[in-house]
Amino acid sequence: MSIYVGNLSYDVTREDLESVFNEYGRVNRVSLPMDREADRPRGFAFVEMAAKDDEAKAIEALNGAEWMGRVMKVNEARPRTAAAGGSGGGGGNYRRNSF
DNA sequence: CCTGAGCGG
Repeated sequence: MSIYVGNLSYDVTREDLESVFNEYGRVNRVSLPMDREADRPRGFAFVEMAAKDDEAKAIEALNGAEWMGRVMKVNEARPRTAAAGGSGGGGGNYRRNSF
């Protein structure tokens, strides 16, 4: 289970995310992908926590919260491995929460 | 490669 964190500031690091998400539970891993062409952060990250219950709390608490001067969007992340024979379909629209 | 899309190796 992983969490998608979007609309982040380019100044944020995985240490910052780890620190913030650690307040809601133990952070398993923090991933901060960057643009392959520009070698710069895309403004989103992925956080994996030990307990999915804590992930839900973190999502509820941090989604739509203002952080680093940006309103970050936290949501349940898609499975990165969407290859054939994997999750089997499920390529639906994960975008929820219209606020 | 210096920026604003939302989902990575």
